[in-house]
Amino acid sequence: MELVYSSILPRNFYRRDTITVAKELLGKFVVRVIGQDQLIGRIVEVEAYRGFDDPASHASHGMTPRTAPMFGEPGHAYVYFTYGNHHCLNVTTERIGVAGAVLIRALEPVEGINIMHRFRPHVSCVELTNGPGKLTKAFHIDKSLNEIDMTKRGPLFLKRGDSSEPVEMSRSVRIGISAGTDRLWRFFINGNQYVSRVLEGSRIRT
DNA sequence: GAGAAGATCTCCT
DNA sequence: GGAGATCTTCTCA
Repeated sequence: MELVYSSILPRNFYRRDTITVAKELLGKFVVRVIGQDQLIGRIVEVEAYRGFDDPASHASHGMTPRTAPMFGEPGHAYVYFTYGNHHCLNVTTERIGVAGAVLIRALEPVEGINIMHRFRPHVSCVELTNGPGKLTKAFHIDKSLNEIDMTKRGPLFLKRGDSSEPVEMSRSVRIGISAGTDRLWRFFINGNQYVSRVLEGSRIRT
């Protein structure tokens, strides 16, 4: 467990350009601690959302009670409820006062898969976390975790991977938005079966 | 206070 | 592939 905590992503990781953070989050690990249990998933798909310059972002109209975390300290969780059914998990980026967040859209289950199945019974392993609403359900993430500091040990945080191997990724337009569709701010790991949807994109190598 | 929209998922055809 | 579920948030009067 100590090794897990020592590799938690620090505040400085998030206090950068949102697009850069989004790309570098691929291959990192989400850790959810529930009592004595630990759920871990590898990030395979993300989307970047910014502020006034991004019409698809909740923060495009400025700060509201809901979007306040996007303008706050980087490295915090921004969890919101949508379509009357689903929660979505974001991590805040940029410096204080500048809106930015990265939506975590899909994970590859690594540890605690049996517990994820408890929260999402009757689905295959691939279906557990291959979508923003699915992964929050499998990881038991809801608004009670909104604004939680993800740079400290707690119920939810992100950590580095064990290897520093380059990740081969692609980019595409973001999914489910009606504005800002000219921006290729969705990033996903090439060929990963846990990516939520396959869209035409361009390949990048880091 | 009312109405509309929404970063989704699942079931049914 | 299409439509319904379901409720929070925001805008406008």
